[in-house]
Amino acid sequence: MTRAARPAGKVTIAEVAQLAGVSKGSVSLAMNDKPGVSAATRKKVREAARELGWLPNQAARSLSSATTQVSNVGLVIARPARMLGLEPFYMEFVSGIESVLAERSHSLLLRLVRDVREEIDVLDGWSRSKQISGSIMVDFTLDDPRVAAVAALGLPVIAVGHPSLTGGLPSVWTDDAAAVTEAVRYLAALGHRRLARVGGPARLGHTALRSEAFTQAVADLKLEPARILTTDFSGEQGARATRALLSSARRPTAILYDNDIMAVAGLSVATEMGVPVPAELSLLAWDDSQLCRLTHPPLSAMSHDVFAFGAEVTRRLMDLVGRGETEHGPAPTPVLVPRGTTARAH
Amino acid sequence: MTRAARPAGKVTIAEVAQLAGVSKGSVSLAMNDKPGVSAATRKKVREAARELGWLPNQAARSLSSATTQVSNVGLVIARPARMLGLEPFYMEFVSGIESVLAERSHSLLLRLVRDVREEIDVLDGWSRSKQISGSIMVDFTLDDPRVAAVAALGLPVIAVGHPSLTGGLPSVWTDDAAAVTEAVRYLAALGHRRLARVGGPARLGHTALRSEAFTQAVADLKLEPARILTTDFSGEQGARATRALLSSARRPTAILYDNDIMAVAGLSVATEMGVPVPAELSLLAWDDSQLCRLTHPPLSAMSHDVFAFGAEVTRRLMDLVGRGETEHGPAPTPVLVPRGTTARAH
DNA sequence: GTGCTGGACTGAAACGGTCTAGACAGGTTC
DNA sequence: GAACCTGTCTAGACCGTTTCAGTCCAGCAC
Repeated sequence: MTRAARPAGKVTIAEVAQLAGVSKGSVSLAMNDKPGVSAATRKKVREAARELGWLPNQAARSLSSATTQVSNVGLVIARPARMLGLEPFYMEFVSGIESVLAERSHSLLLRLVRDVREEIDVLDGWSRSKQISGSIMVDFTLDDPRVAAVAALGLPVIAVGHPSLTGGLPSVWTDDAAAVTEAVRYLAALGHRRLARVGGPARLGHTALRSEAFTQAVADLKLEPARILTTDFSGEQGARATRALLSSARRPTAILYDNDIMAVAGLSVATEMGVPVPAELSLLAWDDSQLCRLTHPPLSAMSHDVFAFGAEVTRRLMDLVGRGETEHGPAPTPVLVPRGTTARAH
Repeated sequence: MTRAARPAGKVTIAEVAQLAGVSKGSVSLAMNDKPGVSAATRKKVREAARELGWLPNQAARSLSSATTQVSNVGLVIARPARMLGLEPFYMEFVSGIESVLAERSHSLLLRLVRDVREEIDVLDGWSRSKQISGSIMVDFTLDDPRVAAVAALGLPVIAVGHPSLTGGLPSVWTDDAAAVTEAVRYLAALGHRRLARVGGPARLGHTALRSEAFTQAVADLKLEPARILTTDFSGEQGARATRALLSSARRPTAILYDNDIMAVAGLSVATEMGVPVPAELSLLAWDDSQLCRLTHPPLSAMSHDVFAFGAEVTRRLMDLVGRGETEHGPAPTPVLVPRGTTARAH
């Protein structure tokens, strides 16, 4: 271990300067690869620094030069902690983020909060205390107050959400409307006339967008008016919604879910209620995490490489932080992957 | 929004002092709730600060007083990013961590690395740059180099792992040996004589501990010698291991898995190979995430509240950081939850 | 020799807080 | 009235960097 040699106490630039026989200024120049020192001096300084195990004090550094060089990226999620572990989307999203951060020696500063107000405070704090160089924002609502707040902070941010929601922030999004439309068309092509959708919380912008596209597609294809239930994305509420749909008078023959976990729960409910899938009921999940391949029958899904999505979002954030700009555009649209839970309507 | 009023530029303590008509020192005293200022002055200062939207510069603060008040906790995981999203354990563990951190306004600094060397460097950097007040360490190996490294850093750390692995660091662990023994006894009581186990990577300490306990229990009960296969915890390798076991000459009648994802994959393999579960094969998962309740039949598992475990680990870390000490002891032992994949041997 | 140039290096001024020693006012105690 | 508190407040040192205005000096042109 090289680190065994390092003295315990804290070394300052002055000591390095003394050992190298130069001034503090020269040490700073030498260590930061700036011009103004000869190669010989640079070498001498380097050696002194290594010998003393000196690493610059981050606080002092960022105090004197406003240009703090932090290598953290923020992510604030306003959902209950319990949900994070259950919702495969976030895990894969975070994994994708980490995959890009890791190769650039960056870390993710992750925080769960109760509401948007708290989220703004957290971002404010992180930004002021220079703990992050940028942040990823998710779960946009209509007229999201974070847009203005973050603009005022001057913090580089990539918004995950449709531009109609993210108010001019550089954004990455998936074309949910197109995906929903594809799903509805597919189900209609299979002969389904009575669809339903189990969606996320109504306050979320992308839920609204999907709902709108769903209703529109159903109307365009002249299917029966479709029910849309909203949930908190949890398996429990997905199960409850499914139970409600299946026990209603005119039960749907196909259900589109807004995430995997609810689709899986829905499949269980159907089985437990004796509704054969896919013979009498088609189910279509969203996101297509590994879960979808684990059930019996395996879930058909709107497939979406969430890991790659997280990676792409992060790549753009790094772009924004590094070059000051990045492209602004959609990620690949989720694509329908038929598996065992969708079939012709009987 | 209250924050709309805040001027864009950065406000310093001097401006607050001027507006309040006092000295910098008084502002510092007043804002930090320290004695030495009258109530009237304190109020005046508070108002001036609010009016200017002043928040102390963290860098300056931690430069002058060595006692930086950071509210981040570190977690470094030396596994590939892909795995993080797939392995329910980590997600639930992280959720549990966040649940405790959130209520104390702390954040999690998360980093994925390739190996232990890199992990040590990351902890070193975080510690020096005062980015975290403590860290959680996982995945201990025999003679883990992190133990010495972290001791040298003087960083408060909670180790997740059996004390035989964590070399004196304050630790939290589950009694895996007891749990494995319970699992083996249960399967033996069901009449199974030929067991197998699909475990994690051999280098991990807790895999070794479980393997040892497994072999011991099998021997104690005079069952047939049992095969143990090691994997990387992924579903693919779990499937492959199961396939190998089921296609071997004398195939086991019961398999114990080291996590959920492999058990789920194993169940799929059994179904696809036409081996009825649980009629001819009993499967027992580990961790018992939500996954286990989603399969058909639902997986029997060594159940372990990973969320609560993560929360407990974090609570102890906060203890350690705050009070300088914490208890050192085991978390609840995983408990066997029989569901649909275990039955009497035929 | 003088005057210039430019590269290497230095010294000291920021940066924005905290903290300490001491000033000052007003009250108590002898 | 002097001595001594005690509570409030201030001036200024200090934390460890970066940065910038200079100094110094070798080299070169004239």
